[in-house]
Amino acid sequence: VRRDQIARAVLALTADRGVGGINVAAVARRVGVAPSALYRHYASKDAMLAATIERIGARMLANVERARSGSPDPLVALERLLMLQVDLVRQNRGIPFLLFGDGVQRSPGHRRRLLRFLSSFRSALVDLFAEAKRRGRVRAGLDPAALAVQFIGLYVPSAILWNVTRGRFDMKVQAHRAWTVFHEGICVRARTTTRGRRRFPGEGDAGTGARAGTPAARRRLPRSGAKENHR
Amino acid sequence: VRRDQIARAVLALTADRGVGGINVAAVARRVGVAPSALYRHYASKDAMLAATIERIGARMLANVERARSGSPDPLVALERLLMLQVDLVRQNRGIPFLLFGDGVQRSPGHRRRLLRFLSSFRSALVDLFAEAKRRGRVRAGLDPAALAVQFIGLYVPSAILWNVTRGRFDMKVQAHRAWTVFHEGICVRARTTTRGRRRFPGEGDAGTGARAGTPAARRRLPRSGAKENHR
DNA sequence: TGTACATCAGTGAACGCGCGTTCACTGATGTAC
DNA sequence: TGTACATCAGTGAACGCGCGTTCACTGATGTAC
Repeated sequence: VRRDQIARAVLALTADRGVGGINVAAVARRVGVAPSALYRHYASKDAMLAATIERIGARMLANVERARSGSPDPLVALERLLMLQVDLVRQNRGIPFLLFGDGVQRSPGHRRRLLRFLSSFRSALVDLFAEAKRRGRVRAGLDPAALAVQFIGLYVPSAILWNVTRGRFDMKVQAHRAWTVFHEGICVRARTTTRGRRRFPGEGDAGTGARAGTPAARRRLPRSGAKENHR
Repeated sequence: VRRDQIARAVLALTADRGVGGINVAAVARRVGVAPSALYRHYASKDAMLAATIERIGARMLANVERARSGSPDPLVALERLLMLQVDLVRQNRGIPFLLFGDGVQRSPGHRRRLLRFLSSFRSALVDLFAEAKRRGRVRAGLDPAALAVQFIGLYVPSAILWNVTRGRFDMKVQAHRAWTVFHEGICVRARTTTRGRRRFPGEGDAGTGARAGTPAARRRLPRSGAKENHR
């Protein structure tokens, strides 16, 4: 009951002043009680922080579930999840600081907590990508674990920029565009003819210029369509 | 002279304990002087932090220059930059916390400083992507500004994970794989036949399932090769 | 070459503020009889 | 229905520690004459 209010106050304060700017007096003021009253609900300031982090983690995992139940297609679920995450961060600007800022670094308890959450979040993403791969929606050469980390990269920089600019940055549009590029990068394409590719003027005349073609060469094309979905 | 040592000490401390864990006593201990001696070189603790941030920013911009001078091909330069950034963060684990953690949030001076740096870094990226687009290395429908933000997303999550796991995460491999996918997502492909694309079992049977195909539909194919490079 | 002075990095003690935490106490709300 | 007691959220004063910062002072290294 009160715990909710405290967690929300912590989150709001983090958004305004960062993790370092959180003090019990300010939290108490936001909740509307005396500082000492908070100790009826939490043993220490650290416990309040821990609970807030735990709460955020739970909501992110809930996002995963919600996205997953929205569609059996893992890629659709992932796109949905991306948007849900963006919304979550938009509603609670303090989240990036709380999860990725320090404070996590200081106490080993927080670090363990965050690690536990991150690994379950990541494994959920890995599962989704692995399933997408099994269904032939993702190219065979790509590692689900690497894609999971990259997926997080689709919104984290937006969140940071959004924070630094104090809201003058459109996370939604950015996330949308990032997804489009990412999807294009991972999806199985029908047929690609290497014929017609040609070198460009700037390419190959400097030392490392020759490497320009390698990413394309590195591409591993799955055989035409895709593997069948087995379930 | 001493300023270098102090900045390095601040950075090292940030890596170990986060921004909140930095205190002048610890910095002084690392430098090898009494705490009060630091005030011969900086007016305040905040000034030490500011100088450290400025220093990191300068190194990142230097990375941009180095990558740019390495090859006239903007995409090659970007890949190079990605690896340089990864190296920089690997060498100074504190960077993510210092740039993206709080502390930036607290004093308006830090925020302005970071904003100024971020905007010049971003504009350098935007320039590179814009040039890549002009050269026809990047699909016409993509926004350079959005790609710039997304580019940052190629290594930021790795940096965070690398920090949380205390080094048990291979940033280099991750960055490499992320680049491959990203490159695949942005590059101009020779020719893509929509023929042969077929629906998959899980696709289209749920409510939002129909959206699965849209990202592919959103693709705007430039006419065959690319525009000529004009300079 | 020697003397007097300026400059400056560094020292250590001390100050003082902010802030997390404690503790005795209050007042309201159940609960037993 | 009324009385006695338990429970518990909340209060406000106070404590005490950590830490950033100051200041008078030292000692070494130039510099002028």
